[in-house]
Amino acid sequence: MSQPRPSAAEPTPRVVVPAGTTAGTAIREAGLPGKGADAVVVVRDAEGRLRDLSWTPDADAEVEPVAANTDDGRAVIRHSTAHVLAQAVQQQFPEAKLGIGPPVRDGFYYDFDVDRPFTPEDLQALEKRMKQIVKSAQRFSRRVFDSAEAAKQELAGEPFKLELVDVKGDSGVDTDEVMEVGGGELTIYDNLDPRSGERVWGDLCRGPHVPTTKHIPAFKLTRVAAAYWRGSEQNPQLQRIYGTAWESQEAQDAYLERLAEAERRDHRRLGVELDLFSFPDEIGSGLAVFHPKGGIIRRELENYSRRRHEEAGYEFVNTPHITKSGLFYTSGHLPYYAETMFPPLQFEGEDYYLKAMNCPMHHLIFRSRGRSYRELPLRLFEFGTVYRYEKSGVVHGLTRVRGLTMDDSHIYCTPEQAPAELRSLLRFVLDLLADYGLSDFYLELSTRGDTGKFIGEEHEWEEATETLRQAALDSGLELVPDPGGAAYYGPKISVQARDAIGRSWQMSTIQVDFNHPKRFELSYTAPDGSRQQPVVLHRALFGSIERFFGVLTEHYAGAFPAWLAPVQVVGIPIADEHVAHLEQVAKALRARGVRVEVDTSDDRMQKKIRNHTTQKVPFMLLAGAKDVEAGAVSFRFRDGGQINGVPVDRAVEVINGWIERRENSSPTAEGVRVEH
RNA sequence: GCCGCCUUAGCUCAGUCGGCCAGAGCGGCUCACUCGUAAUGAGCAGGUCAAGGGUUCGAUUCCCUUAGGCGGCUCCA
Repeated sequence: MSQPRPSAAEPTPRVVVPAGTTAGTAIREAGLPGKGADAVVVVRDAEGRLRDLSWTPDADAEVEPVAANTDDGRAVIRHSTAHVLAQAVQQQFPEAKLGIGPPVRDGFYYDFDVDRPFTPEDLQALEKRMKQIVKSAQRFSRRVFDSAEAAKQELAGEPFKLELVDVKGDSGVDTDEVMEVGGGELTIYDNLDPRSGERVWGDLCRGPHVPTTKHIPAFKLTRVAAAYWRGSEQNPQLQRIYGTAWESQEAQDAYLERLAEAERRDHRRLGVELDLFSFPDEIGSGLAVFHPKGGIIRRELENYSRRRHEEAGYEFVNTPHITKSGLFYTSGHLPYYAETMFPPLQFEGEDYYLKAMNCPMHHLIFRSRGRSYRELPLRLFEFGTVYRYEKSGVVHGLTRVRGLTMDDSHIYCTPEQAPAELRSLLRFVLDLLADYGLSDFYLELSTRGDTGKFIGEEHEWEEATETLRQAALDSGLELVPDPGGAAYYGPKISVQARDAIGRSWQMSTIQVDFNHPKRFELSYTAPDGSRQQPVVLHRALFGSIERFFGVLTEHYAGAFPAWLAPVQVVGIPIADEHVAHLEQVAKALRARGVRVEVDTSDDRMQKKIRNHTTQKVPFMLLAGAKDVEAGAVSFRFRDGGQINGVPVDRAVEVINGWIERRENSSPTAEGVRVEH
């Protein structure tokens, strides 16, 4: 989860730190704040390196003050808070060995090797100790080790830190995550008692830190989890404590409120509340069933996509859910992905696998007869259901499932057609996502890494990568590199969409593939009569429909646009005698294809409004004696707004128009214009 | 897959330090009420306390196994 955009960097005045004085003194003399949310916590030197306020340059140095309420400032606060946590842990559990403790997005963590896992009660006790430490205003004091040997001697009791000292030479360790070592020298930060100057605690660390623990305005421990040492399954698991820290209590409260909002939007919760889908234990983990209301949303999503694909020149195909193993050997998915495919069924002397990817089947359709260049680009599309054996610990709501339906298509084109095809493809994908209400995008370019998983020739990869990069740049969107993130058969662009509360989700992927055409011996006859190999472009727009469904549910917080809403209109009579009038209105709406119900239950009218509001029905139409007499209805919207006495014909027209235009915003009294 | 936590009525959750008929709200059903913009009232039904095994005179409660869920780690074509 991310916060809704880092605040724009304010123009920061530079400050000159005279030789021999501390940065802190210079900052104070420049009149910059030392307290509050915009307090300067560290400075950035001419090389861009963050320095402690106690840093004392040998020569006059121009520095940029870094305030608490900036991304860098928060990271420093969080990193310092991680130290406070570690100190508290070692006070409470003297046998605890230290792992690493970096800041992360919105917070920090620290890993510990302890005899038993932490309990929620431990967290409370630790938080209390941390508050005492913060209050005691210990100074963070930087000390440089004379040599690696000196460091190892002092850290003899900390096996994990020793390991970090040893691997310090490896450039790979000097990352944002491992903040213990780096920057050319080995340093330790001592925590000093402000009165006695006595060393209370210390930790191998490259820094920088806030001047004292008092400069941690707000923090909270959030959860415990296990994590592998240095991120490898081969290594022992340590106990990780996560926490968050902010430049002010208000900022922290706002963050916690964002978490609460995310929880309210959780599609798993809304799925139950709105009766959209469920995961029956009897079927198995990660296998969803869609209930009638979820089914309507899904059908609308799919139908609109079908229509757009048809308009864009796609042809629709269907393929089976199971296949002999040979096909996946030809494609190369086996043995690469054997671990994430369901184990095979054996019969008639063959291994049959549940389909984990649609592409091989589509290739067989292409190959089913001779192809001419005149047919290209040939665009095959399918809502293809695939099954993947996701490990038990990763299955998560609709976003990570074991059975999913991809809106998968494969485009077969000549190498010359590929660049233009990619450009229009990207445009198509972005336009379509926008039609569903997602409009804030950036792109990620996933390229080949140096592991052995990638097949094919270097020059082909380079060519394909360049083609993709060009298409991505042409889109004008921000492009983030993702080295090593490619599929084994080719590079990809993925479209990342930010939702209504600023979280980003990977949506569509577009891949260039020159390996499958080779492996499947795909060919077409060129104008000169020669046989040529096509390029295959793989793309999924939703990724998986299940996942897209989940993302949209959270994006709209369950209040789906009217065109997607399972129930678009509910008629609410003031009393039983007004039912007939509403039935007439419903009939007129139904004739236009609107999904409408009249609530004839025994509930009072107020209760009905409440029920349908919590069910997030976009249009409620009330009718009492006044409306019946006037041949009218009264609108009530999800936000509580209302428009009374609208003539029935006009009401039908307004609702139908709103749905047909596929308005993605929630209808309101202001947004719906009933006058002609 | 690994670590930790969790599983009590359709949903959300009390409760049982091992012992009498396991509770509430919402939801469902029945009846009364016919009401102008977010909860009318009364009554009724609903649980082998996730499943299996063990310890015990006695297990929903303690232990083990399995399944499912949650939070992370690893993974995600």
